[in-house]
Amino acid sequence: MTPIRVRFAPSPTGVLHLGGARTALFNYLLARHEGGRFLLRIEDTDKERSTDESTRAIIDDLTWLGMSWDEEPVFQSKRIERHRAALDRLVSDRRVYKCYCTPEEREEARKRAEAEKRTYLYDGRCDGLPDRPGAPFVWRFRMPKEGETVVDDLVQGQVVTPNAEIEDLVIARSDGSPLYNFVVVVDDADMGITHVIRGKDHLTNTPKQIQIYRALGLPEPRFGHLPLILGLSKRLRSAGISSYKEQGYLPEAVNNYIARLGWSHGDEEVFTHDDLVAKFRIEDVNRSEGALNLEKMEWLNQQHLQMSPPEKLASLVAPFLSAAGVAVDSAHPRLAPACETRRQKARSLVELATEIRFYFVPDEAIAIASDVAAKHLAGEAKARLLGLAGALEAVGTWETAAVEAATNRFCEAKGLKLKEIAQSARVAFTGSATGPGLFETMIVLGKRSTLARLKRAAGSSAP
RNA sequence: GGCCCCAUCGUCUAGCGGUCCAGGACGUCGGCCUCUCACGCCGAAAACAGGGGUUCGAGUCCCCUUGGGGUCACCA
Repeated sequence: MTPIRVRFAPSPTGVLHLGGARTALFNYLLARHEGGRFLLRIEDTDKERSTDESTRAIIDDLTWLGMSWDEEPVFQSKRIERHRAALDRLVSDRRVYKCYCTPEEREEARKRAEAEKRTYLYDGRCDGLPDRPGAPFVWRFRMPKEGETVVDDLVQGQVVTPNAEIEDLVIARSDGSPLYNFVVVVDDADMGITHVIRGKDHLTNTPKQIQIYRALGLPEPRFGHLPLILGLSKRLRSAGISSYKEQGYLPEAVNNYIARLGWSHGDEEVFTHDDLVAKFRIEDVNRSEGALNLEKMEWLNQQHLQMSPPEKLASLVAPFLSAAGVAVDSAHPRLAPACETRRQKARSLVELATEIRFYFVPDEAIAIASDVAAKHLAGEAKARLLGLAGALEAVGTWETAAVEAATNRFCEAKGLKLKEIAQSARVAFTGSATGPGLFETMIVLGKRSTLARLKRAAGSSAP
C-alpha cells in the first residue's frame, strides 16, 4: 500500500469558515490516521477575487486549529506551465476541439431549451468544424457520448452518471487560460493525490473530472464527498475561524465540534486532537447533511476548558484579560491558581477572563454597584466584615485550612452561619454577588488584598 | 425544471432484519448538592416524514409521495 496523499484546496477569496475548516479537518484526520500526507493547495487562479490577505488568514486559521501540512503549499497560479502542457497534450491527442460559439449564441440556446422545458446541454455543434483563423474560440473537452461514468464514492457510495448527460465542457477560456475542472485534475495528479475529500457540491463535477483523468492517462484518485453543512448563513459564512478564537474558543473544541458534524464514533462526544486522529475513519462519515448548533460547541468548549491544565489556561487567558482592561503577564504567579478557581465553570476564555478579572484589579479599584451594596453591605454586614478582617489578621500561614478555620471560629464566636457572611465577603472581594468559592478566593488573593478589600468594603459609604 | 444526494427527539447522532414499547449528547424542564453563580449528580418531556411492498419479523431492504439539499458558467 502506498501511503495516501490528501489535500485541502481553498480558494483565497474569503475567510476560512466552519464548513471549510471541516473539509480541511477531515482531510487532515484521514492523512494522520492512515499515516499519509496532508497537503495544501491555494487555488488562486481567479485573479479578480483572490487576495494575499485571504491566503494568510486561511493559513493562520489552519495553524491555529492545529492542522499542519507536510509539504510546501502549492499555489495554483504558479502552475500555468503545467496546465498549458496538459492542454497541449489533449489538443494533440484530439480530445478537445475549438468552439466558436459566442456567449450570446449559448445564452440563446439555453433559453430555448428552458422554454421547451428541456435540460440545456451544449450540443457539440462546433465539433469537427474547420478552423477559423483569427476567430476567438474556447477549448471544449469531448465527452464520451455513450456508456456511463461511475464514481465509487467513499462516503456517497456508487453514483452513476450516463455520459450522455455530461456536456462537452469548456476547459480553456478564449484567452487560453484553463478552467477549474481541468486544472484540478492536473494539479491533483501532479501532487500525487490519492484521495480527494471535498464538499458534496463537487459531486457533479466528479464524472467530468474522471473523464479528464482518463483522457490524460492519469491514475484516478478515490473520491469522498462530504455532506454540506446546513444553516451556514451568510453571517456564519463570513465568520472566519479567527472569530471563534476571539470569542474565546479553544481550537480543540472547534475541531471536536465540526468533526462531530457528520461523523461519529459510537456514543462519544468529547474528543481530543489525538482521539480524533486515532478514531477517524472516512467510512464513518454520514451521508446526510447536518445543521449548526453553536450551543453544543459552547458546551464542548467548556469540556475542553475543564481538561486544560491551569498553566495552559493561564497563558491562553492572559490576552483576554488584557482585552478586558487588565494587563496580566501569562507568567503571573497568581494567574494559574486564579484560573483553577473558575476552570470548571467557564464556557469560554472570554468568560474565564471576566470571571477572574477581579483578582488582578487593584484593591481600591473594586467597584461595588449600589444595588449590590444595598443588598449585601447593609445593616450589620459591614461590622461583620471588619470583624472577619480582624479574625483573619491573626492567621499565620495563609493557606486554605487556616483561613477556613479562622473564618469558622469567627462565625461561631458571633453566632453566625457562614451563609450570613459569605455573600458580603464575596462582594468585598469581587464587587459582585457571584464568584469562586470564598476560601479559594482568599487564598489566591493573598492575605494583604483579602484584608484590604474587607476593610474597604466595611468602610464604604454605601447604605 | 432536468439530473444527483439525503430523511431517527428542536439540534448533533447510535442503530448496519429480531437484543428498539428506539440509546447517547446539546438544549429545555424538575430535583439534589451548596457560602453565591456555576460545576457535578439524579430525573422528566422529546424522534423512526407519509403510503405501499418484501419478510415469520422493518427504524433497518425495495418503490412511490412529500420535504430538504446540491448541481446545471469562458467561478473555484
